[in-house]
Amino acid sequence: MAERRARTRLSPELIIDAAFRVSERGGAQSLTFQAIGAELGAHPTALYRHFRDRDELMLALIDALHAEALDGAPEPSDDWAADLAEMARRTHRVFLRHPQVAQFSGVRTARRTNEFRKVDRVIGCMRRAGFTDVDAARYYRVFSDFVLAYAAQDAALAALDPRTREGDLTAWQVDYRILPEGRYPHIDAVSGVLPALDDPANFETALELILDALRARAERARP
Amino acid sequence: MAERRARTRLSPELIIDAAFRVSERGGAQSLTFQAIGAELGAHPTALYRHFRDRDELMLALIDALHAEALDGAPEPSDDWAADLAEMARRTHRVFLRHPQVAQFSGVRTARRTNEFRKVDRVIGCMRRAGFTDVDAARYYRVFSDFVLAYAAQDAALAALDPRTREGDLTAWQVDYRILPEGRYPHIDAVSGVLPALDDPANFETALELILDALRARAERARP
DNA sequence: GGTGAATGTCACGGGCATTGACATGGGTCC
DNA sequence: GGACCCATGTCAATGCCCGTGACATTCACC
Repeated sequence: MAERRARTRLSPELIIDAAFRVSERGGAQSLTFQAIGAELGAHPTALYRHFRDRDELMLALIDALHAEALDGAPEPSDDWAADLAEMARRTHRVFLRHPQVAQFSGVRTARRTNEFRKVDRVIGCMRRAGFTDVDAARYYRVFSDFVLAYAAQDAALAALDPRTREGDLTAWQVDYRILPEGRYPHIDAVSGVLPALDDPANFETALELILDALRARAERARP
Repeated sequence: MAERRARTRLSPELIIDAAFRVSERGGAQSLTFQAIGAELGAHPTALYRHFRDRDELMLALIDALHAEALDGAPEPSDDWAADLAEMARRTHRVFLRHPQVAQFSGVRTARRTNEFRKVDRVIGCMRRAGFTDVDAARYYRVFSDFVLAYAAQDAALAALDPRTREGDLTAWQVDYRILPEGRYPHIDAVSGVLPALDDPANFETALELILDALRARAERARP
């Protein structure tokens, strides 16, 4: 079959690349074996020769996100909090760049090398902050899960199909302003200045809050 | 048809109850029209008479979660931070009680009465803290989204099908302890004391950090 | 008792993940 | 060079799912 010969051979890397291409182009739920197969000019089931099932492919894609976030990250500095902020912002940015994949990455432990690298760096920051190992471990877990959860949520919002997304976003701009008079006094008071759901400043503010608190605790932890 | 007459009539409430029953019983992805229909002894497509599509049903279920979280909540006290903590813990608890539904609730704006009630209360706390309306609106959004994101992530973990979940949880207890010697020094140092992914203390710690930071900012905001 | 709207049922179309049987082609060993 | 094997790709089929449109039944109201 000439067609087959012309095509380059499939490989996990090619498949992952194709998956990202599909995910960027595609609306909600576009990340199917059919679509990835079509992108490669291959039969959908051919992918099963390289990934046992959908879950394994997703874990590989998630690890690729971690890799992209780490890629080109500056070396650890002497400001542990700034380093944490840098890692967090990179993660958030990468997640928004690949929302279709990122929306699922909050919960899953990829168990792959790039995840290990990231975990190691964050724990390193916490130890440099002067926390005991027990506290460093706890704060690593809380900080990372916070970043993952918040970033995955932003990604999920970005990954909604446009119609639904529009509805949710305008709900905050419209529905909330025409509520029954007086029933929700606090909403009334601030409805004009509510930040949009997808305002990037939200993540930034949350990050600052967490880092403020960690800095305060780190000071208390030191002599 | 005797069967039909014997059955009570369907209604949105009955369907929602059945959906929660199914979701509690069921493994991952169990929340299908087929399953809910079977639970009610009705044809799956009968549900379409009461909910336009799956999305509308999900929004109703999500709003039911908000209602359950509000249900029996104590009246606002004079300690705004404690009130926020109370709301957050209630949300987290309810989400873990209904993980199959809650895992999707992070992103979606339900746009229904119980959501409005919750929003109003949180904004009220922020205003009592002494923030300007602009700050109150911003901190409301950040605080609520943080709680939703973190709680939804915990729920998503709880909602994973048991096999996958087991794999992810033990990864942290096993895989992370047998990494190549010396490559990840910080992981090595704390691997013995890493909190489990599903340790409820994680959420508590994250909540304390955010509230610490908000209290500090509220003090600065006042005369 | 008659009528129209609301509700339930049915058959079906179109997607999807995954499996198992089969084909093919490149590399290996004699 | 030839026989053989294994990795890879293809195909057909299974089983689940959401959602639609045509049809039947019930109920409230007149």
